[in-house]
Amino acid sequence: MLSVHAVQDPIKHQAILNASIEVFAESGFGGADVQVIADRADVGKGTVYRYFGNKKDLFLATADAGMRRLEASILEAIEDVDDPVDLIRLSAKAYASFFQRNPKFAEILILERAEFRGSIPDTHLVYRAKNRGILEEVIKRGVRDGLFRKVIVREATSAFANLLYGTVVTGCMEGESRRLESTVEYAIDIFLQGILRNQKGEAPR
Amino acid sequence: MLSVHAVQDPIKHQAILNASIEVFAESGFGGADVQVIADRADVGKGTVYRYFGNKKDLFLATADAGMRRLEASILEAIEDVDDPVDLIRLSAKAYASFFQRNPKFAEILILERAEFRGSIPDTHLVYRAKNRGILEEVIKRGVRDGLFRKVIVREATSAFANLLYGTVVTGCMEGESRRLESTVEYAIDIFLQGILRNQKGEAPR
Amino acid sequence: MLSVHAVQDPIKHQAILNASIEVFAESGFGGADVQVIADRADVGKGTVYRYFGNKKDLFLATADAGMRRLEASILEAIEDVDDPVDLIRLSAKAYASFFQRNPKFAEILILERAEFRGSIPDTHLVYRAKNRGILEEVIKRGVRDGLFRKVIVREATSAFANLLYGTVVTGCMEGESRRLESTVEYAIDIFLQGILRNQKGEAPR
Amino acid sequence: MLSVHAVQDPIKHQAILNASIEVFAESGFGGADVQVIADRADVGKGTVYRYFGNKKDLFLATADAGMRRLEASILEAIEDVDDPVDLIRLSAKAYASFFQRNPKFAEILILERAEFRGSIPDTHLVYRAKNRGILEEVIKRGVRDGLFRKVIVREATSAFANLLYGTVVTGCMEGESRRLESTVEYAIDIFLQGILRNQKGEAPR
DNA sequence: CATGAATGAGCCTTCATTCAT
DNA sequence: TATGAATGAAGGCTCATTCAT
Repeated sequence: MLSVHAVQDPIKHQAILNASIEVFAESGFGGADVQVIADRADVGKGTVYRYFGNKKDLFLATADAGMRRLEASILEAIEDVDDPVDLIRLSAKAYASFFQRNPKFAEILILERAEFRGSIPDTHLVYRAKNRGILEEVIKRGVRDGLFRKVIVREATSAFANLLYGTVVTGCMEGESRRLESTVEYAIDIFLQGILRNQKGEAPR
Repeated sequence: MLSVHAVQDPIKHQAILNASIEVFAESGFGGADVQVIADRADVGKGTVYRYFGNKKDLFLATADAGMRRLEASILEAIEDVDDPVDLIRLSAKAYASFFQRNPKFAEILILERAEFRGSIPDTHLVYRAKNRGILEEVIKRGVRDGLFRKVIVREATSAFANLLYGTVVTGCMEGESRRLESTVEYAIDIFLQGILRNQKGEAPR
Repeated sequence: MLSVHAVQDPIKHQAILNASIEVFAESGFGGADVQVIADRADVGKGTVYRYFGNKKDLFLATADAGMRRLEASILEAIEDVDDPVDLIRLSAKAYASFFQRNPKFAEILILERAEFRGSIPDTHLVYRAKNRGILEEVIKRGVRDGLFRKVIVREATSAFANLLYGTVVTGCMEGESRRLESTVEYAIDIFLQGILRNQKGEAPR
Repeated sequence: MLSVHAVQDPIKHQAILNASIEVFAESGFGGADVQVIADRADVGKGTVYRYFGNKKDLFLATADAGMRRLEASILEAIEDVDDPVDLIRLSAKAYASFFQRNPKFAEILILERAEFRGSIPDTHLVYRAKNRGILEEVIKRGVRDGLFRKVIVREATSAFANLLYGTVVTGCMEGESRRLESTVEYAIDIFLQGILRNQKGEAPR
């Protein structure tokens, strides 16, 4: 668990996390001032430190919270879905939709990568590893069923994840996040055409 | 031009840039100490400011230099190449190869995105826009020649760029940059299968 | 009385004082954390403030308690003793023995001198003044009886007190408190030889 | 050497040390504000850190400087002196005179003992060890010459040092330092009478 | 031009103290 | 009465930037 500091008041805990997302996303890690976070969360600066220990752990907890929400969003979107193509398409769509609705989290995502590259159990990587397993199963099944080509599952999974990640990181700049969902959809169409055994039609969409 | 400051000594100018790449890549933007950069470049701290104005501009110039080298690498790789598929494949390979050989630049790339998201004419975006034009021409020609499906050129280009970008950013962590080239190759195979009119074979590679 | 705050529970009061000795002796006044004292005393932080008002007063009360114990130790040791030489020797021995058994108090002693030099009715000085009177009487008597030289009583008393104080403060470092008693004994032998009218023997001890 | 930080300007170096003596003596270690020291030295706060690294090292350097001056004072006073009794008397007098003229240093002395008890190569102890050797030689010679009793040299030296230390620490409070010299003189008379083979007269002074 | 000593704004973090429960 | 969560003033330290030499 990231938060070894006991949580006394879940309301305050959440208020601080919400303020953190805002401030870190706006100012970056180095540029963020813990005092500003405290002010926006309407708590004393000491309280921020009581709950999260230090600036770095606060940031990591913020990223962690974002990843949890993302994961929940995706899992909810693919609940009861069984078809591999639908699974891929819907999870990608949920991924894009999440960051389109929460562009601040895309900033957190990139900041974590930039500030703590590998030096620390990268929250995003932890979640990626976990969800990657699910995706690999889906692709493996698609290949087994003759739906997909005999792709190298691990490589195809990486391509999928990197495509989504690159699109979000690139697309969430300058408030361009509005088109994120459709950009991802088109990219995933190409990806699917790339691994499907029988091409479905002329051109995507 | 980014460096409005007159360059007196190209040797020193380059030494500072080289030191910058190292230090920024190692420590991030906020964590980098201009004194350390000056020391590694074997010049006085004042000289760094003489040549680059301030820390931010130094960073931007560093990123700019990286982009120039990347661009040169790619252009060299596709010189005299005419076939759209080859053009796509070889430019992707050159892109991956560059970051595999210069993983520090991948850090610079991500730092620029993280620290200066949109607030500043993003060097990377400038180059991307420029090279995107070239790529769009290639895809447009592939479509016209019946080699590719009737994809939406702009979307396909984005997918290609985001796929490369995501792979590099993700792949250059933890010293995993070794496999970067092959990961990109596989991903581009899927991408190509995704836009080719006639699938070339069973599975990529 | 130092503690104007009414004492509700003598057990807690004492527990806090005991914890204070430990923590102040270990960490100094500035370095001590009231929370740590509360934890060691097994009471809430608020209770510490209830009983002692503030950190400074807590420290002063701690020093006060030490002085009381020291005084009791010495008075007990010289009870029923009448000979001036024995009185001097035994009180010095009791002084040394007390700090050898309670080296933490030597730290408190030095901290009080260091942190509150004169700004505050120095507990140690209060006790010193009181006990100094007793000692002056003893020396005055020794002089009157022809046992001691015609020393200036006030100066001799000061020399005695400063000798003891200096030895304890110097000797309680580095866990060297073990030899404290014998060091004081030897020093007092020299002191006694210095004020005795007729030297008793060749060399002390 | 304590000061690993290169000294660029001896004037500033000294100005900071002078300000340090004042501020530490007035406010204690924890109570001292480096900004105040910088202000009194008429330099920027950063300059203080440039020259002394951190607050603790600044304090230690301050104590070190005091010890050097004390040592120089004493050595100057006993230059060309040969008689053991004179050596003892004059060095004690110089010791007292130094602290009477520089009562702030007495505060530094006690602060060092209080804050850094043994945790750090105590500057005072280092000097004491060095000068103790000289004193031991003097007493040894006095004993050999039949001038002093057959005292245990080490114990007598400790008694002497502790007597001086205790007197200074006790006597420099509340601006009582005026009487320091005479108090020490009287105490040393008793000490000398205590170790002399043949008592010189009735009573000291 | 080049330098690096000097500066001080800025920010993280601690902890004495308070007060609602 | 006892508690300990909350607070924010205070201060150590860093480092981008400047400017006298």
